[in-house]
Amino acid sequence: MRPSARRTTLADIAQAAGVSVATVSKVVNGRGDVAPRTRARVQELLHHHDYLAPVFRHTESVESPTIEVQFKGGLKSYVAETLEGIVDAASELGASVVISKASHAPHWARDLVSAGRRAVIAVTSVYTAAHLNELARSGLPLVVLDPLHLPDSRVNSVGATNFAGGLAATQHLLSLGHRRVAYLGGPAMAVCNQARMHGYRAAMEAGGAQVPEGYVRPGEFTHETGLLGAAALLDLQEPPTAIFAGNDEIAVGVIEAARNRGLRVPEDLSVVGFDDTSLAQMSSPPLTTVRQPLREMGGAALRTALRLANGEKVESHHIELATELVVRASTAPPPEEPPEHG
Amino acid sequence: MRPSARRTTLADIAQAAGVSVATVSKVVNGRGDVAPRTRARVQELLHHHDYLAPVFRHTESVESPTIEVQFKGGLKSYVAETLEGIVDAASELGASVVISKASHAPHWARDLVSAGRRAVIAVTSVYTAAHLNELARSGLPLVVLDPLHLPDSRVNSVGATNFAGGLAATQHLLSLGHRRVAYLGGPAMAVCNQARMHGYRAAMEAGGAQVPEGYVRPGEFTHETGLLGAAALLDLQEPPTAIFAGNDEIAVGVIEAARNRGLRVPEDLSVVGFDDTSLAQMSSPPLTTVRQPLREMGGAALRTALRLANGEKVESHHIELATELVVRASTAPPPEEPPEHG
DNA sequence: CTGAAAGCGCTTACAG
DNA sequence: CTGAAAGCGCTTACAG
Repeated sequence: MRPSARRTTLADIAQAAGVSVATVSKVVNGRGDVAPRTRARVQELLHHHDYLAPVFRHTESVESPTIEVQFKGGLKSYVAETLEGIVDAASELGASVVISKASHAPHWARDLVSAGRRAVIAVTSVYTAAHLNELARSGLPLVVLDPLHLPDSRVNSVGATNFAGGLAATQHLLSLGHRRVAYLGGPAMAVCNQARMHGYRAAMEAGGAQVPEGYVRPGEFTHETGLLGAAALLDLQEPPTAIFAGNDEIAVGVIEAARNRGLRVPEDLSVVGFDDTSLAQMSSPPLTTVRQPLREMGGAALRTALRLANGEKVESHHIELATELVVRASTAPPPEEPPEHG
Repeated sequence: MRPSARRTTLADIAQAAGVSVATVSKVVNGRGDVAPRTRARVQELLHHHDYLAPVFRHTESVESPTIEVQFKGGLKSYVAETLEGIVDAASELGASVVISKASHAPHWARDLVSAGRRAVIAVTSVYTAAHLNELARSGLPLVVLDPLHLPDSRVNSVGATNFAGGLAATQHLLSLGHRRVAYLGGPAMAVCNQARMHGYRAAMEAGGAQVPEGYVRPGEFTHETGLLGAAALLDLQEPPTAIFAGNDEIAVGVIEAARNRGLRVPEDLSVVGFDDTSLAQMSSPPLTTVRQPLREMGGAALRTALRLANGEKVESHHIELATELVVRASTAPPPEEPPEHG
């Protein structure tokens, strides 16, 4: 950026601030012997002029900016596929990708800047207001993938059309003739889960189907939730003939639970997942699921991060990529005589 | 390293070479107007004194060396878990991890050095002699995880005891009473696959069991190989009562193939996998498999890479971490009356 | 081809 | 708390 402009030097700042170069140097190096007001004025000017200390100039290398991707918990399929999209886009655009587990040690944001990072992409990480403030102070742009909280205009985020996905999954089940459809989801607090669940509710309502007490269960995005949650659902007095699972892992657990009690999928119970990770194709039977374009989402996050790193404005602080229903073999019309009284 | 020593400056080199600082500066910056012999002498001294241009000094930051992890193909569970181990170890030791898809563009090794990388870890990548030469010239240390080729003393590598794992898996099946045990593996050229297969052969021989024609099949490390390979094995005149699969994905495909023809696992067919990725626990039935300590392998690779980056010697250019049989629910004694003539 | 000299961006010990 | 001055590491236009 600013191709022909000379780098800002300490002398420029000194002149603008009406102090000596020495004083500016002290501010830059965090020396103690500077009056607070002088320091504040100089800092303001440094920031305004985009001054960059020599040690960090490599940070500038426009050819290969470095983006840090932070994740929380394990590198599950879902995260891994997103990461692939990030890495592919970075390679195309000549950027480098550093990965780390999210850690919010003191000065973490400043440390990232010193290490030459130009932006942060967070996958499944949680940021508090304090974190966001430290980030803002450090000037590091943040892009959140699949945000856990509702879009805050201070935060740029990339997600998928979870509501539409939940709607499509449920409509698919209704159109097969199911009426007793349950939703077995992830954490109640997670926005993506809420959106999927409300898509489910919207479809049920539009289709004139009841959502009985106990037909909506939150949990974790894990196989275990599928196993346990499905057992609970199938124990209901009026058990569902179809279960829409919050993600593929839950769906595979549901299939396992069904098998454990001698129910066949899809003849006795239909199951729909969410994500379309590699698990969906390896499931037995192969899973009908809502595809999230994880690679594309990763790519979009990387491109947004780079644009922000370049000081460009972004049209919208949140974008959602389209989900798509993928019909495989885990869904079918409900049994003639639905299994009775668990 | 060299804690108290002052950085080498152009002046040091100039004095040692008996030329002016200006001339040394020209050599460093690749200017044309220097006599070849002068240039050579100065370059020699620069190298000998470990001179580092200011632009690349960030490369030095001993506190946070950057290691590049290159992978080939997708970020499958297997690679993702290894990567987790690398990231955890790096975080412990204060190193940064850059990930990228393996690319061998011209000057790739030199470019990595300029970008400040201190070592390369390759996961499932293939290196030719030319690549190794370019690496050696650039001075970048390389650690290969799960090497595809036989250990070459120029290359440092980390693997698992694949032979012992193959032996343990097969002995487990033999001890359950199986005699007709087949091996459905990955690429015939991959060393890890060969080792697993020879472990299988060794156990069969020690147990006095035949390995009939067609009982050893190579393939890919994919679900599809499991599906197709198992179908072929079960079509044999004397089909196996147990299949040892080269990895968990293949094993899940085998279970699917068995189910497709009405065989129950483990009652009619026992299946053992390899890796113990998350897939193994989510499989139905949960998979008996040989655990590779993938996280630990990643950690060992990172530590080796850092030691090499620090110029330390490493005791052995190849280390193998122990595998361990994990018995779950996909193995059982063979049926009384083995399924006849496919 | 070489290097003395001027100059740049920055830091720091020290006088006020 | 401030800044003039000395100094460091490096680069470059130019004289030889």
